[in-house]
Amino acid sequence: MRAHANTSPLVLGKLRDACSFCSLHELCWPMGLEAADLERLQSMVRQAGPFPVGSYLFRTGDQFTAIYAVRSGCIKSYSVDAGGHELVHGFHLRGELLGFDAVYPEQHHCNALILEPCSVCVIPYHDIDRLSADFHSLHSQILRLISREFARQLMYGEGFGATQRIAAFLVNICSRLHQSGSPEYEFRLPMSREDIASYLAISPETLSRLLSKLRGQRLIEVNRRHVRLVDPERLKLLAEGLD
Amino acid sequence: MRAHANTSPLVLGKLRDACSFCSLHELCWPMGLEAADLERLQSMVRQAGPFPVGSYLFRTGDQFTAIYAVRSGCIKSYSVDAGGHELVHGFHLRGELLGFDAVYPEQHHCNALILEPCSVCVIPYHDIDRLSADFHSLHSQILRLISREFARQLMYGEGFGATQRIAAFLVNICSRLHQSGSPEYEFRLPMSREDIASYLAISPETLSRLLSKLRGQRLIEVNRRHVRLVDPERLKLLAEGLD
DNA sequence: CGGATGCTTGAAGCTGCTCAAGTGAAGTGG
DNA sequence: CCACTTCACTTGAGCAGCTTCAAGCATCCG
Repeated sequence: MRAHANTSPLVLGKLRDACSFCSLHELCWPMGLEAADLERLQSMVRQAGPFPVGSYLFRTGDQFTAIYAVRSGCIKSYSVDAGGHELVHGFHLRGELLGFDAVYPEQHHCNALILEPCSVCVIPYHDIDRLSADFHSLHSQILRLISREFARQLMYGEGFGATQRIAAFLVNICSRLHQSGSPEYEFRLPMSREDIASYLAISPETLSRLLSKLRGQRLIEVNRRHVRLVDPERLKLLAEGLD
Repeated sequence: MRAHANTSPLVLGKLRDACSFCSLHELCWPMGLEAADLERLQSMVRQAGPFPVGSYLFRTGDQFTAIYAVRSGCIKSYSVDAGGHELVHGFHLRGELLGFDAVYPEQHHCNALILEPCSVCVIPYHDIDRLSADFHSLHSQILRLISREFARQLMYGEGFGATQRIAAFLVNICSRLHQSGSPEYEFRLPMSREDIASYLAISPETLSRLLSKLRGQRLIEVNRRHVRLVDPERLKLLAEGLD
């Protein structure tokens, strides 16, 4: 099932409000942006959705047309390897960006699956290209955004040891959810155990076991998808391999 | 020891020749580049080196000043984790790029260590930024290059199983070395077993053992750093987990 | 209530790690 | 030229962590 992108232009002031939490914010309101540019930029950004759970924002092989920012919900990006196994690249939460995977070549190489009812902002890529022609700091901004996403991706794979990766994941997700309004150390996981396990490159069973172990050590509370970080400090130490 | 960057401008024709094998080639000679732009671009790119083995092109924390293309030799980029362990991010061979790690924030977050005597091309980043102001397709090119590097990085971590990762590494290095003039299936590894092991996230002992096993299976020949892929096809299958 | 789904828990086995010894090539000094 | 050292790599044995296979629970939904 493919979600249909019902886009509609946004009112400027409304957009400014809505985007205060958003990663695109840095792109939308870079310093020194003139009112005229702002208006042109605003005319580029469209809202799309809501998309139902189980639908796709884009799929492997789709042509690259836009960069997206998640306004609400959660999106999983994953690919399927030669053996048919699902490999989860990452999760995109409220305020976060996706779509950069396809800048070169101009084709998405992963699937973006809606995990929770979701609406997004859409920036058509070729509009960016066009607008950048006479407003080139926009391109620099995009470069920085991509670079930062890049750096984020590299954060995992660092930790050896399943416990370390799980701790890092929990701390990471928690702080990202907190940025967009969740309580500081309490949240609802938007994804299944299987998705998390695939993302962390461990088996779902090991994930389950180690979550129980962390609970036994009074570092977290877990009940199905509800999680509370009881001892965030020790958890962070664990995540950095300094336990 | 920090290598001193003795840069010197290049003659245009010479550059064109020298760069035919190089990844910057796509940046230097994008379609539709006018002679005047070409000259300005040419004035940006400088050659630096040779750098001796054991010196650094840049180190963690250095300010981001330029993007580099390897003209000869081999560079290892790595960081050191909280526990003092070396984590190898990648190897940069002749014709390949590095330095993108620092686009945001404008600070290198890894060390670039010379593994084999090495000379590079240097593109000062702020020159790119300046030139892009009136020649914006340059920025698009850079975006594409970064995006491609990004995609390359993600290729690892995919394979579970040490054998799979080793096979993928051998095939990968071999094809990269082949692109810049090595025989198709025979090459000299520019890095130590320890570096490879760190890069693949396995122990040096396991690497050694599994190399021996691959030799036993007549898939490769190994003698110290000299490697020949005896059965590249089966090796590629192994690398993709389809054995 | 019965079935499906998603999560947890248990037991056995394998992969890869650690510690430790052995080998071979290159370099050093007599 | 030949011991002697050194360094990088190889090989071996035992162990730990994670996976797999399999069963047991809880929640959701018909």
